[in-house]
Amino acid sequence: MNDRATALEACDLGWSIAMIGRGYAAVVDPVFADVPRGARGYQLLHTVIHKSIRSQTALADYLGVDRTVMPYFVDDLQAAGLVERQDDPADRRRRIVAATRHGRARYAELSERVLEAERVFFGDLPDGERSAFVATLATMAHRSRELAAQRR
Amino acid sequence: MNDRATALEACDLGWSIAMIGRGYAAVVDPVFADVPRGARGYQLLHTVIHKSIRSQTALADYLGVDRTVMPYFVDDLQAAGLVERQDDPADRRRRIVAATRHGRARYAELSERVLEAERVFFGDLPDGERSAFVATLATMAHRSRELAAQRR
DNA sequence: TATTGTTATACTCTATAACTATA
DNA sequence: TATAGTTATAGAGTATAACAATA
Repeated sequence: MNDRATALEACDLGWSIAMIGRGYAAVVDPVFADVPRGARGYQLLHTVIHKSIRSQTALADYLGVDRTVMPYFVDDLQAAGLVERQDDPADRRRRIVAATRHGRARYAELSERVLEAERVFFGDLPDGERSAFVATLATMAHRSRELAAQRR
Repeated sequence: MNDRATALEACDLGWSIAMIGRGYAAVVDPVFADVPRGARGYQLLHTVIHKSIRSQTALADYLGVDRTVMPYFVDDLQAAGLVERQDDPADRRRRIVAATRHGRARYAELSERVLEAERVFFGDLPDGERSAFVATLATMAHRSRELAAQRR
């Protein structure tokens, strides 16, 4: 079947977005088989390592989940030794979520396997098209986070 | 904040895909407030109108849900008068799901409001970038459906 | 024996409500 | 009074298992 022909025919954007979510999960979930909370657990680990988002409420906001689910996430990652809760001296209500040394090492392994899985995900999509897609996707993701936040 | 700068920084593809799912839902869900099963119900209506996918098993496969949930979907859309089950004379096990006249009229209204919502979703993204993104998205969606199907 | 549709049940993920402690 | 974290409970969405009818 011709890809471009189907691209023109498939005007249901919602279906397309749902499908890439499923397809991405299909290639990447095996990588997260042993990661607590799977893909979301990995995203949390990625976030505390790469972003300056540390409190549980801020992490919930960034990951797009309710703040009441964060304790469960952090509990499970902490039990696996991937992150730890640190007291914030500036505000004793706050817990700073930080990756442990083991968490960073595990993240390094996982992120390489994620890259491999993403190559499978994109398949033979031309490099230029892939990089353009990923760039727009990132722009739209940040925009989407704002759109979703407005709903509350 | 500069969009392009954040695009380079955000290398967590899984997070981006999850976010656009949430952002798209945020703009489009109000349109589906009165549609049984919401966005998925609309996708089902879209499919039986635009594709030659009629049996419940084939619809489940296309929409990426287990076939055991289809009876609930079809029941609800049928109760709302949007679709009807027709007997397939060629195979009496099969039920052909077809949009009713009312279903087609409702779909026409809804699809216009969906297009409006999608304009909000894309915001000020340049037309060329948007059309390139949607084209690649459709290609990747079809590819993703195959990837997800391979998992079974 | 395999497939379509169906139903009941169970599981996963997430949100709601209510609480404690700090600010 | 408001906010960060926590806990228990409930809900939405989906899958698993088992069955009847038909191929």
